[in-house]
Amino acid sequence: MMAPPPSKSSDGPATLADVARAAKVGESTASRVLRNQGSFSEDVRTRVLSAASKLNYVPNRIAGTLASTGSRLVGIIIPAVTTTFFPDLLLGANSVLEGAGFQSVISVTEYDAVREEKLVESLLSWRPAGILVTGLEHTDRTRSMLRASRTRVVELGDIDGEGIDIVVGFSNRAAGYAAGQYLVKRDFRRIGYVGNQSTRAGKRYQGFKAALVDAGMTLAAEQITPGLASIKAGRDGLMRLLNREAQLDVVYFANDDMAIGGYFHCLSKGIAVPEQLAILGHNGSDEGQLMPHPLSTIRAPRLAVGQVGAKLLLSGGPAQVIDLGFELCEGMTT
Amino acid sequence: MMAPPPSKSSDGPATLADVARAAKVGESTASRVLRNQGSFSEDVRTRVLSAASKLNYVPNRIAGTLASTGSRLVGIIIPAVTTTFFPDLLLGANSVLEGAGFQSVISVTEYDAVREEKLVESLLSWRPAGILVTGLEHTDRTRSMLRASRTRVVELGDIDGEGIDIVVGFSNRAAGYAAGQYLVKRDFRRIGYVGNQSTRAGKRYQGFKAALVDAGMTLAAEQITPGLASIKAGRDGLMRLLNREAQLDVVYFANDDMAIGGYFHCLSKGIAVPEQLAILGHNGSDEGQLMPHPLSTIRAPRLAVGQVGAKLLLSGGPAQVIDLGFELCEGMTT
DNA sequence: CTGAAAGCGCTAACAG
DNA sequence: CTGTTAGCGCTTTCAG
Repeated sequence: MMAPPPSKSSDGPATLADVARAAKVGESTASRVLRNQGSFSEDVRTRVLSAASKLNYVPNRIAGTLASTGSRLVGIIIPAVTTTFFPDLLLGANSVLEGAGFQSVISVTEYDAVREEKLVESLLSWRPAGILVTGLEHTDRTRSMLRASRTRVVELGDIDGEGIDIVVGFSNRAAGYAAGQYLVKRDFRRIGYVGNQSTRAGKRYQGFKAALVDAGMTLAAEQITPGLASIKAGRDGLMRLLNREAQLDVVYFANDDMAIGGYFHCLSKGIAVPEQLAILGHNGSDEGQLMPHPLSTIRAPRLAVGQVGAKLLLSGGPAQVIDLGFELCEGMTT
Repeated sequence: MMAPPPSKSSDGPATLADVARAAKVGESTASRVLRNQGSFSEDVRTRVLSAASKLNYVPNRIAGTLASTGSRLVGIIIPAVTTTFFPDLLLGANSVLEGAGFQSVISVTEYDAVREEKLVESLLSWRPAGILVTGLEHTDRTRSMLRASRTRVVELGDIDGEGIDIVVGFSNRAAGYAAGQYLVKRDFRRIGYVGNQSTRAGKRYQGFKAALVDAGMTLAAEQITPGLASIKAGRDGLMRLLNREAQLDVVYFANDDMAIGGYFHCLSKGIAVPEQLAILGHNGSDEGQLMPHPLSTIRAPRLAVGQVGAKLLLSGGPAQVIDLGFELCEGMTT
């Protein structure tokens, strides 16, 4: 069943002028009705509305935004969509934004700062109401574009560094330190680390090592895998680590995805967890908690980071840094 | 370090007129240089470019798009970002779109058709070059808006039904049928099913049952969980199923996430996989292949679906249905 | 309560 | 090679 051809000359979608003509009112009147702003008679209202729906009118926000001042778009830039952490950031931010009548435009950098720069430029060209980015590390040009744009910027997930405008997250360094302290307190002696090259994971790694050093200990072995943090990376990483250094009591992983991979490796090789080898993750992912041995981990307030970030973006408050903290969750893998 | 105040009257970001003035050329000349289109002298080129960078000029694509014809935006609408299937669709589509100079606007419906309708309307108001949606099930209004918009529409991931324009995916019904045939051939006798309420999973379920019936068999027990397909849903689902019906040889899960949950349940309860209970998933997720027992599953061409969908969207071909098929992958859980 | 007119910032003909 | 002139479709004064 085809829609009946609209009774207008041009071919494209119906415009406000078409609606106004069909409703026999002026353009500005039609505009007022459609936006439900200003005043108009009930009669006019129904005429405009029915004309609009008959013509299948969809307002052209390109034109609307250009004519008025700002858009109701918010850009969200995350490194990846497959690592537990970021989808939750998204979810949190999205729910707040949507509730406030904003539309979010999501883009993925794949951990590439140059691609991030391009995405920021591209987003900025749509004159968004604000931009949410992940982390504090950006190219200089990214930073200066963001500054010059005068749009609100929120950096999510990390507070160890210099922010541009609003920063919401937690200290990765402190989280790593807490992980180290915990393992020391639990009397693990031969401690290993498996991580990847992520900047934020690197900060946890630094904190972790510092905690050991402060306790007069040192890391027995470490394995940094290239590429993304994934189950595969964790599984491979642990395998390599144990090949080099079999006498470990516990391994700290850069995140839960990798820790799950490590756990899988142990299951495959018949290594008893936690008796023979204990495992500590980072993030508090749902998956980790559903394994036969719920994963010991450091829970990051992922949803809250997204929510608070979005709220602050919209609220128009001053530049600030919000530390949402983290929480050690003892599971059954330590 | 603050950027020096641009030497112009207005407060907002620099406009093309500002750049043109600073470079002492006409607006259209500046425009040509910036878009690297048409011809201009080398001297003018450098003047415009340096003026632009000095002013931190970011083109206003709102205005640009309004003035020219179409935007280079493509809307992508997926149900969720946490279920293995969709991120890969995204990745595939994104890579193609980005390569072709298009910017994708991603939105998430959370499996809510009404929300999808709102998102489609919202996207359409930005006059995108095209829209990629997931599946064939939409509200009537969604469908008619999409039709009326005359933008290219691609429906991804399912071909069992009526499409709007271009359809790229595979037959979920056939995949379910293949799963059933496989289990019959392998001589499993007491067959169970654990699924959720997703439409596409429902189609697989129908095909699965049909295969059993065609072989003169019937499903011994089934468990449909409410909500999303997740590890938790699979774990809980299998637990419930086995509580009711302990004598099963094999369970087919609606997807790999759920199957992983089922596998975890078996590990926890000391149920030997596949000796005591075999497990079959659907999707061919990476995680499933990394478990101690690589998951038997039906691999869907997720990335390819996204890529082909995006390519077809841009290529301007006719409305069509592309079946990318699927592939049975025997792991160690059957 | 309503409509006419003037842009928003840019691109796309067209003349020079 | 370059500048001038119209709009794109809408919102926003500002008079009726």
